[in-house]
Amino acid sequence: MDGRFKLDNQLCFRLYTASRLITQAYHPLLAQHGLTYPQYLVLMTLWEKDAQPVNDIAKRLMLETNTVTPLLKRMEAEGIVTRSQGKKDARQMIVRLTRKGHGLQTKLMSVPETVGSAILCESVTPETVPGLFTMLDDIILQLKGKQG
Amino acid sequence: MDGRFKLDNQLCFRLYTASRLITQAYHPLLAQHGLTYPQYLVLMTLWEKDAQPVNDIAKRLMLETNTVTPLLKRMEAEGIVTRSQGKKDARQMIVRLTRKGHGLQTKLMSVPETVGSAILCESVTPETVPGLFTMLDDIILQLKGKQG
DNA sequence: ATTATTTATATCGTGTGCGATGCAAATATA
DNA sequence: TATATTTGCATCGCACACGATATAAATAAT
Repeated sequence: MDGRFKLDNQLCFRLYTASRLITQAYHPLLAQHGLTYPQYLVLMTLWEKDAQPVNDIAKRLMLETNTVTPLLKRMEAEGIVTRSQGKKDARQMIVRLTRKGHGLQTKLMSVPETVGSAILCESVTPETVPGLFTMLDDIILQLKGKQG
Repeated sequence: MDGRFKLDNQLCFRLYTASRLITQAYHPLLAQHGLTYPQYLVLMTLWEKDAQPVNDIAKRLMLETNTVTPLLKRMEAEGIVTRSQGKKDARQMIVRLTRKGHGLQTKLMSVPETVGSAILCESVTPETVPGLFTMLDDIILQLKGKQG
């Protein structure tokens, strides 16, 4: 068997591992505020634009609503967001930041910097990261087009 | 608030999304053989070297044994691997491919090629992939060193 | 206006991931 | 040799992810 199956040749395994390890790097920083990484992603979308329906959040994060819904319910239970029925469209659930949810932005101010500097290394620098972004964005666009 | 929290600026979100989307690309190819992507990773390690203790598999995949153990039990239930107590060290569970587990290698022969070509695009080509591998390997090494 | 279809969200089931913890076998130490 | 520590694996609990499916509201078609 040629090297086709060799783990070392596989892009996906690297992405999968790198993603998990970076998420683990976020963990101690987020856990002290009772957050998980996906919840932090939701917060970032709401800090960018508050009062979004579930669907918009899911699309922004490229997740299914059946992933996001229970996640938002946990955040609601924690008092980080509210969920209320839309007025124009009664099917929509509009998600809004609470004061606590807003406040987390200040408390988490140093997180991107901390994680960012933990990642910097020989081949990953402010000069090379844009190229990395381009490749990852292209992969995402490519695969997103093939399905939804 | 400056762009610190902008989702678009975040490396982790890109890795997380790219990883999930590529895993989804594997899904139809693996599901028809009753496999998940993590199970496919286990198979790759065993195709490289059969008869490994749980710990070696976990280390190779950089996962915890409490993730790998139930995964292996499901694979055992599917008749893909066997698990038997080690002879030198009675604590170890040695995992071995069954005939079926070996046979899957032939059946899945075209998978790496198929997924690979689904990923190729403008900025991700046979010329640029090595550079991408270097960056991801560096990130993994960097973060691995910081903990385990 | 009635019916059919689409859309937004939710529920359910299965399979990871991983922190916390337990336990027995192996090893190190006294 | 007796005891302490480490190691390999496992169980438990919780939080994603996502395919499949359900339900009600909105929209399109007749």
